Amino acid sequence: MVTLRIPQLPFEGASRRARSVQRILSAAASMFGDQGFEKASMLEVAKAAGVSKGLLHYHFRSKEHLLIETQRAIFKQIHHRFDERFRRGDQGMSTALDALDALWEAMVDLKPWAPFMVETMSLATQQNPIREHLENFYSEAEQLLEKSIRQAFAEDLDRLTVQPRRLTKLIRTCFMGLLVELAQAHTAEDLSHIEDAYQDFRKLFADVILTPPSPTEVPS
Amino acid sequence: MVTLRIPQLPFEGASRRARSVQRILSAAASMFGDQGFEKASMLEVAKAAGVSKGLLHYHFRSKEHLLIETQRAIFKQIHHRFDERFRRGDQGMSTALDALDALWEAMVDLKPWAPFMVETMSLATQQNPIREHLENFYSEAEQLLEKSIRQAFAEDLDRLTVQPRRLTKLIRTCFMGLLVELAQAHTAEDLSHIEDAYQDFRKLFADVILTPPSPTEVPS
DNA sequence: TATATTGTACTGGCTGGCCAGTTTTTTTTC
DNA sequence: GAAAAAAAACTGGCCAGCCAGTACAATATA
Repeated sequence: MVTLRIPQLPFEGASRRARSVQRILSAAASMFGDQGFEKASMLEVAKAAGVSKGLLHYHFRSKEHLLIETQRAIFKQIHHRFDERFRRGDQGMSTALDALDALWEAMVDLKPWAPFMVETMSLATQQNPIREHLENFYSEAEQLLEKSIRQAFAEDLDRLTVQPRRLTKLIRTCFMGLLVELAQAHTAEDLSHIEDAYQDFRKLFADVILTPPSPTEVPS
Repeated sequence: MVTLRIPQLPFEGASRRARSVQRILSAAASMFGDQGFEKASMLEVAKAAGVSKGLLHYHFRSKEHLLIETQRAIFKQIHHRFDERFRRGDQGMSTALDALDALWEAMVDLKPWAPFMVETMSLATQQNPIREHLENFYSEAEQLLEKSIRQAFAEDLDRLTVQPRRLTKLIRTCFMGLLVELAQAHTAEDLSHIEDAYQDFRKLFADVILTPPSPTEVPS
């Protein structure tokens, strides 16, 4: 029995309802990430949350709704941490790399949820009724990213070798890959390799996206 | 009912046994990719393969073994296509970018299997008995990639700004991301965006990995 | 003839959803 | 400000349905 400690503790002052919902969402993210959505049973999630099975159906219409709400909560967290970190950046730092770092740090902070995120990435590729919801979440995140990029590059739009929309897709793809790697990482060594990969990505972006290199011939 | 047409047709000349196994593996990749491993039933896989349920258990000990063998077959295909394409490259082309292109083309060719690959990526992050097998497959693929990189850069090792081992992890991460995007792509437009992303990655590598740029100060 | 394949029937276990009833909290009433 | 009423939160067990795996007799194929 692996019990993930999720970074967000339920507020002590919150209502009983809010506290229960929080505990259920956290447990669901852990269980769905550990065992997979289908394999994890409502009973197990309930036990992990220290709550009766009936309460799950009281707060969430169905298992699928529980999944959707869990995913929604996590995206909310990512957006929140990104906003917070990037706003701080706004006041002191000026390059778009700060936005990238903000996103990366948010992802590392939320690493315990990475397996769950990968599970939903998989579900989003499959034919099931929740795909639409998941795609909306990804779409919203992408829009937030693009907005931030446009903001960060506001005064450097002409120095961009890749236009914002396309740059957004590129970064999205990078982070999809990093998320998968994060989810698979077991040891501290794995983690440092992933951190290396991120730093390499960062350097690539820094060297090429912002500062167009002198045209070098590359055999096609 | 979506029936994916899998690019590899069973050999007409193959033995009856081989033909059946091939059809089952293809159907399994489709069904597992479409519906997910847990949701897809053995009966459905059998129907999709045009075969009786009993035959599945005749050829494969269990559902999990079927998954492992399906994954093995796909990796074999990727390796095969990569080898084939890269050997061709060996004779005419000389840059490491050809290896990258070879891998990318193999992935695009095998796009119908992308959802299945993402499903297994998810399973590899979860606690289940097949994780070890899946990790071995990824590990083998990574070793093949590293070998190819070392071979391609044999005479340019000093021009590398990122050492082979680390470059391998970087590329692995890129392709993980691209694979996820491929699996989620519905329309031709989606596909062209992903192709764009690949081309951007390619350009980043070409500009920075092979040819060290003049040192540019980037605020940390 | 040995191997491959089908079809049917069966089972043992698991799980999502449901619901009747209990406990806790909030609101109302006097 | 207690008692009463209402509402919200929560519990635990039940059940119908699904599914992997087994068994086996019959049939086809090479």
